[in-house]
Amino acid sequence: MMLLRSFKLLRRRRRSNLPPFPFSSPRRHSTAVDVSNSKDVVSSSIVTQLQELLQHPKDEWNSQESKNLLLPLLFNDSEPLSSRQILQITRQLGSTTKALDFLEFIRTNAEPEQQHCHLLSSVFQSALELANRDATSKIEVLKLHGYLKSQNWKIDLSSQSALILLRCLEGAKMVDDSLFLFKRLDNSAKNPGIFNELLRLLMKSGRIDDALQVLDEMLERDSKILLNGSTGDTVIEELVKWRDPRGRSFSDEETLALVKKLGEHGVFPDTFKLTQLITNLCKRKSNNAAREILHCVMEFGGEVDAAPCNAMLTGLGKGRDIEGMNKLLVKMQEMNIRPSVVTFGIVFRHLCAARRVDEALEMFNKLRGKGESNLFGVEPDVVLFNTLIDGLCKVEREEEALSLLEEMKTGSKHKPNTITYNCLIDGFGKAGNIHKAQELFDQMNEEGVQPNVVTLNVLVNGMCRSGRVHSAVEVFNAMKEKGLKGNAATYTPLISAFCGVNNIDKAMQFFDEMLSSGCSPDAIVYYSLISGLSIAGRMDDASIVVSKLKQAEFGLDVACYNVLISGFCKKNKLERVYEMLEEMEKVGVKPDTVTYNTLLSSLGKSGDFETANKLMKKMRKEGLAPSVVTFGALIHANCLNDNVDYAMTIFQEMCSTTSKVHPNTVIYNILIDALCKKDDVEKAVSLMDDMEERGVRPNTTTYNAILKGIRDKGVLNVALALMDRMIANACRADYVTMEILTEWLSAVGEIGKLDRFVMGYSVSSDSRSSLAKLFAASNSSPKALCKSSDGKESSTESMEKLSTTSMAKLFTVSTDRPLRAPSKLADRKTSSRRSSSAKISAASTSSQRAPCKSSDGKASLTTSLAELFTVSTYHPLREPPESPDRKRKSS
DNA sequence: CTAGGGTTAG
Repeated sequence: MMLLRSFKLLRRRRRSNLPPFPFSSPRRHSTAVDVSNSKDVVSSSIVTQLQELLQHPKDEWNSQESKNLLLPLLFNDSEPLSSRQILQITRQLGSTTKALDFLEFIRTNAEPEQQHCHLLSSVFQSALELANRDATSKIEVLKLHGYLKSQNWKIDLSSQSALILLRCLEGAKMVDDSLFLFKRLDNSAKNPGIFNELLRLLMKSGRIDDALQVLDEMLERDSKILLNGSTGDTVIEELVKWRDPRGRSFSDEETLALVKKLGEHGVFPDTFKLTQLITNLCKRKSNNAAREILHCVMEFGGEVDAAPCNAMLTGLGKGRDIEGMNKLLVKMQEMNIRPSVVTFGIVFRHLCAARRVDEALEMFNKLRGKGESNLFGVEPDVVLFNTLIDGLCKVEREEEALSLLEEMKTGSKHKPNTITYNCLIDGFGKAGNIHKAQELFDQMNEEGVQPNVVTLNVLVNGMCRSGRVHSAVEVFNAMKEKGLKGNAATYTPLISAFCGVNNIDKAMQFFDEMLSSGCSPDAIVYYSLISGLSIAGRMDDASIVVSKLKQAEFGLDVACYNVLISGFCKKNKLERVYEMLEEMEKVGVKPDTVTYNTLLSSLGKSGDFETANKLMKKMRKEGLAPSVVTFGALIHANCLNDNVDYAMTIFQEMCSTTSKVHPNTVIYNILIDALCKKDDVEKAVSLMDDMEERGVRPNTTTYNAILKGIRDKGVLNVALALMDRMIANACRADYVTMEILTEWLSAVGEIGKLDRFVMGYSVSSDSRSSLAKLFAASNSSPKALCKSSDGKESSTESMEKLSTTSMAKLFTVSTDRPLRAPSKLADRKTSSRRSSSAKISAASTSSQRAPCKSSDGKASLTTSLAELFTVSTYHPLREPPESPDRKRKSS
C-alpha cells in the first residue's frame, strides 16, 4: 500500500509542475540560480525526493527507472549530500534492516571512483541509531557489529557510531572487540567522548594496562582533555569501586600507576575518592601503596585534607605502625593539613592500644585548652572522651576512667552515652569488680542512658569471667523481660563459662536457646562450644559441633583447629590429630606457633623427642619463631622425662642477655614444680627468689608448687614467709593452697596462723629476707615432720646430673633448640616411671626407622606437617608394651 | 575516630 501511494505521489508531481525534479531540469542550472538564497530549499527537496524514492521496497530500487532517479541524487559530485542529510534520509527508512539495505544499495551502485565513504559512514551511523532506540536495541546493535565484522570493517565509523557500538559491547562484556574497534577507528573520530567511554569500559573490566595505553594515546594527542573533560574522574571513580566477580580489585601497582599518571597531568582524586582509595588499600593491608598514593597526591600538588590522612592513620594503626603514624602527622603539619577531631580519635586510640594512655591524656588536655590556648582548633567530643575512658579501662586504670566520667557529667557539654558506660562496665567487669559494674549499670538507667545489647554483653561477660555464671544468667533473664534480645556475643561467654565448670548440658542448652530465639550463631559461638567441649575432653561432641559448623557454611580457623588438636592430643587420638593437620593443609589454614606448641607439648609429654625435634626444625623453616610457650613445652617435656637439668639449661639460656624470649611465670612454675618433685627444694626456692629479682610475678600455682615442696621438707618458717608474700602480692589462695596448709599447720599446731592468713594478716616474723637464706637456715637442722631424703640416692643423682648436663651441651651446639634426647643412662636406670621410659626407648629407635618410612613413596623434601607427625606416632615399636629384651635390642 | 564473645604450654 505504501508503495502505491508513493508512486502516485511521484506521478502527481510529474504531472503538476511543482518544483522540478533535479533530473528533469539541469541541476547545474538550478543550483546556479538558487545558490544565493534557496540552497537549503533545494537541498531539502533532494532529501525529500530521496526519502520518497526510498519508500519503495529495496527490489524496486534496483529497477533501472529507480536507479535513474536515485543515483544522481546520491552521487552528486558537485554538490554531495551532507552527513546530516544522509542521516535524515536514512532515519526516515524506519528500520535497521532497511538502513542496511540502503547501505548495500549505495555500495553496489557506487562507481569505484566515486567518493561514497562518508555516505556509507553516515548510513551506518543512522542504522545504529535506529537499532539503538528501543528495548531490543542491544541485539540489533550487536547484529550491526557483526555486519561490520563480516564486511571486514570497510565502513568508516563516525564518533557517534563508535559510541553506540562501544556502549553496547560494554554491556555484552566484549572488551576485546571494543579495543579492536578503537584501533580501527580513524583518528578524526577519536574524540574525548570516545576516549572516556573506552577508558571507563576498560577500567570496569579491570583492564588497567589497556586503559593506561589508551590514556597515553589520549594525552599524546591532547593533554588538555584530562583537565577539561571528565576523563580523570571517570578513571578514578572506576579505580575506587572496581571489583571483579571474585572480589579482586586492582593491584597496588596498577592503582599507583594510574594515580601517578593522572597526577603528573594535574588530575587528582577528590578528597572523598582519595579517602576511599586509601581505605580500600589499607583494608587489604597495602599500607605502603596507600602511603605512596597519598604522598603522590601531596607531592604533585593535589588538595589533601584531614579525611584521607585519617584513613591512612587508621591503616597504619591497624598495622601497629606508630612510627608511621608519627611520620604522617609530621607530614600533615609540614603540608599545613589541619587535623580534625577524628585525627585525634585515631591517634588516641592507638596510643591507648600501645599502653601510652598518658600521652593521649596529655594531648587531650591540650585540646581542652587547659592552661594554654587550643593549638589545633579542635574541640574534643564525646568520642574522644569514650576513647580515653576505654583506653584507661584497658590498662587497668578504671578509677581514672571513672573520674573522666564524672567530668563528663559535671564539667563538660559532652554527656556520657551508652558507649561511655559500656566501656566502664566492661572495664570493671574484667577487673572482677562486678559490684561497681552493676552500680554503673544502675546509674546509667537512672540517668536515662539506654543500655543496649553490648551493655548486656559486657555485664554477662564480666560475671562469667569471675565465676558468677548464675548472676550472668539472671541479668540476661532480666534483660529479656525488658525486651532486649541477646545476640551471639551474649551467648558466647555463657557457653564458655558453663563448659568451663564442666556443665556441658547447660552450655548446650544455651546454644539451643540461641538457635530457637532466632539469633543466628556466628563462627565464634561455634568456636567457643568446640573449645569448651575439647577442653572438657568431649571430643566426640566437639566433632559433632564441628560438623554443625560446617553445615552452617562456616570454616574452622587456625585457633579452632588448635583447640581440637589439643583435645585429640590429650585423648591420645593421634589419628584424629593427623586428620586435622591434613584438613588444615587441604583447606589452606596454615599451622601457627600455637599449633606447633600444642604438638610439641604433646610429643614431649609422650617422650617422642625424635618427632618433636623434627617439628622444631620445621617450625623454624616455616619462619615461626619459638615463643615463651614453645620453651615452656620443651622445658616441661624435659622435666616430665627426668631431665630437669636439661630443662634448667634451656631456662638459663632464656635468661641470658642475648635471648629474645624471657621466662615468665609459667616457666618458673614448671621448673619449681619439677625441682620440688625431684626433691631439689633448695633450687626451687632459689628460683623463686630469682623470679622476684627479675620481676616475674608468682601466682597461686607457683605458691602451691613450692608449698608442697617445703611441706615435704618441713621448713615451716619458709611457708609462713610465703604466706605473707601471697598476701602482699594479692595472690589468692585456692583450694589446693588451703588443703596443703590446713593439713600441715594443724599437724604442727599452728592452725591459728592459717586463720590470720585467710583474714589477710601477716604470719611471719622474717618475711623480708630471701627465701633461699631462710631455707638454708631452716634446713640445716632437720625439724619435726621433715622427711629425710635417702643419702645414697642423692649421690647417684648428682652423678647423673653431671653426665646429662654434658649431653645437654652437646645438643645446644645446633642452631635449633632441641629437646633433650634420652640419654643411655636413662635406659640403664631402673625407672619407676615405667611408661615414660618405654616411650623414650621407642622414640630413640624411631630415629633409625624414620628413613625407611620416608622412602615409601610419598616422602618429599617438603614433608607436610601431617606426614611429619605420623612418621613416628605410627611407628610400630611404639605400640606394643615394652619388654626389656626388645629395649636392649634396639640400643 | 569510640563499646561486646572463642584461641596453645603449667
